[in-house]
Amino acid sequence: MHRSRITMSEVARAAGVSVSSISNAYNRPEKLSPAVRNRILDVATSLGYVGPDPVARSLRRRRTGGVGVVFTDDLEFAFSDPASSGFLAGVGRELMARSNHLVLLPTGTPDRDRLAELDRAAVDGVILHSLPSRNATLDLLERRGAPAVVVDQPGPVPGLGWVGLDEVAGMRAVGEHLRDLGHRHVGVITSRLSTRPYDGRVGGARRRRSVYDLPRWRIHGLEEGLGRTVTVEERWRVSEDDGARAAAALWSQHPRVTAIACIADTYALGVLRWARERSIEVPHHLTVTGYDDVARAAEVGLTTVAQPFSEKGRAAAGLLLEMVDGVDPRHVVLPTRLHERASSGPPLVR
Amino acid sequence: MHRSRITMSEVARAAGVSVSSISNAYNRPEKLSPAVRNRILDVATSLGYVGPDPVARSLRRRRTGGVGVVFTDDLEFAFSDPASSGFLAGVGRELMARSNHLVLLPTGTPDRDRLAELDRAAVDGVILHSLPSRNATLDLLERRGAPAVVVDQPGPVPGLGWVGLDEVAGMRAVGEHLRDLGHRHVGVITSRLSTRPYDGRVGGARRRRSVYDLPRWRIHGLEEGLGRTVTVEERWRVSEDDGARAAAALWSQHPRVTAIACIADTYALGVLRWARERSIEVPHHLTVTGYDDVARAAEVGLTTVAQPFSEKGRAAAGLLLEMVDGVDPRHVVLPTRLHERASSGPPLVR
DNA sequence: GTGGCGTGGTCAAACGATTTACCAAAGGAT
DNA sequence: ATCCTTTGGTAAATCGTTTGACCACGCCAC
Repeated sequence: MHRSRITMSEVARAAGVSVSSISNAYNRPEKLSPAVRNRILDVATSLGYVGPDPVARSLRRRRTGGVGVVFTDDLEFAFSDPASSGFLAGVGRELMARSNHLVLLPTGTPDRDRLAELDRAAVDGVILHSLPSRNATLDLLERRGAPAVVVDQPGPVPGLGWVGLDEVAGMRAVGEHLRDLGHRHVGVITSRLSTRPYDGRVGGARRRRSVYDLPRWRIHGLEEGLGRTVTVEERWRVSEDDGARAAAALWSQHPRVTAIACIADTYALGVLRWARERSIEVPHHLTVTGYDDVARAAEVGLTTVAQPFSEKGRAAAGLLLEMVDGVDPRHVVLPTRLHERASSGPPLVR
Repeated sequence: MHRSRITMSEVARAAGVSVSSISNAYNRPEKLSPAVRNRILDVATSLGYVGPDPVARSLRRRRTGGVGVVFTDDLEFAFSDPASSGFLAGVGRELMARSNHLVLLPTGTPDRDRLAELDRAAVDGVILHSLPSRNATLDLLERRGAPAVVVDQPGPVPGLGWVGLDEVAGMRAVGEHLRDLGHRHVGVITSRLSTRPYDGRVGGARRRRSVYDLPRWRIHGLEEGLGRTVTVEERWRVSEDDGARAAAALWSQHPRVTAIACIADTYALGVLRWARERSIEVPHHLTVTGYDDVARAAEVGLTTVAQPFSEKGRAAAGLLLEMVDGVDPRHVVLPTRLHERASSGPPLVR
């Protein structure tokens, strides 16, 4: 804690040695005779000195021991959402294991502000999580040359650390699963693809302009998995946070749909609830799949793709710490796994 | 971000002014003529100077703008548990609103280590959350005189900020509710009361020695609410994280119980699941109550007590920032509210 | 007795900013 | 012309450490 009223030189005076020796007592025990070191430590505690001031030390060493994490999403969400909180926990765990600490950076929505806060924070590097892509922040960051790791971004950014999942492969597995089950009309529920709110059908043009890549990648993978060998008549997206409402819309407008693939479990859970209320049997009348494998997914038997949340965090933290130590930026790709559960099955033959 | 290679004096040289003026340009615009200030800012950006180094600034100003939060529980839990994450979010929100940032402090279990980490962190003060009571940390902290706020601790600690809920009143409301419904045999499921693992019946002696106060307070409130006018034959506690298992044990050993009051929603949800599996009708055969009002409680109609998680965080952060500014430590008590829902009803008459 | 080599410490220069005086120049009032 | 104020800016001390260079001393070998 800052504010330690008493300083090294006071301890030095009291112990009758030089400041350097105090410093050595704390930082390089081998440079001091045990006798002197013990005396110093005794004097220190008797004076109530708790050790070198962290700020001064950081200044001198040019190393703070802190890593910043920047979120675009609001904090409430960041902590409660399993994906996000799992990630954070992973970051935290890795950092603490290496005796660094985690700093939560204020997140102003406009890019400029966010970067400003980043410059005001005493950290050795930052981890950027779930940013919109095509992002000014990234460019600026890159130009600056400070250690930074991005997570869940499109392809590796030169000069920055990168950790991502094989999202395409993960969702491809879902697609293949659905195809193999025999589904021919699949609906998709996705989070918003652009920064502007928009509900309803998502055309190709809109999709290509998407600035949020996570959804884009997943949908891409899904379509790959569904494949050409199967004739897929329509693919739909509804950008709506409430899975239930989205499902209702999809269902009423596209009665031929036999499976709904959701880009995240949250939506899928909403769909399941809606189905239950409407007495639509899952998977008999409708197959539902999710993505993320949140805790609740297992409870309700949702077929979904698991991503290793906290592993992702660990990896990001590890990478960043590496970079702080001067290692060149690397990138890491983590695998995902499809959990087939009770919410998916073959479509009704008609 | 630390590491900005270029410094104030370089900007000063380039702009042909003194370092002080650079500082003024950033910190006290009114002390500079607009002309000079703009020139400085221009030169700065053209040089790639991103503003005063946070660490150096902290050293000089004796203020870091960071607030440490210490958790005893493991991070995974800290982020995912709604109570905990809500609290964190509240803290974060308040801090950011006042342009401070949140630092997660590593949490070594032994008290000495924890405090050590605290001394190594560059923060203006700390918030301590859900500590075991009778805690050496508190004494040390108090002695030290650094700004600190404790949350969910027993009565106010002199010299420290304090924010708590009226836990007793909250659980008293549950007790009264159960009493008014006519229950006479109530079971209680609580988290562990001591640091040593122990499952089973919890006697008065063990309870009084409890080092975790939250459970203790709540149980106390519950018993107050149940009151003397009602003859309560037995009160039980099972210290077991799995509500379902706890309920099963309670139920088999105490068939006369008509209501189970849980110290936290987590347990109550487990009990409900167990009841469903065993076809025990709630609230017909069994009344179940929780505490915390997590999101899922509303979904399943669990009668519970809501505590204002994020308000708690806000209050803690606010208090701490106050103290950093030199205000004397205060304490804040936040109210709770009973939500009566479908999981509680009158007992079966026999 | 001289050269070489640890041991155990000290010196003093950074690290990069903030801030309290202090000062020069320019008006303004008398 | 003199004195008093602003206005705009600078000098220099300070914040509390870390660290590379340096030094005194004793010891050993030759």
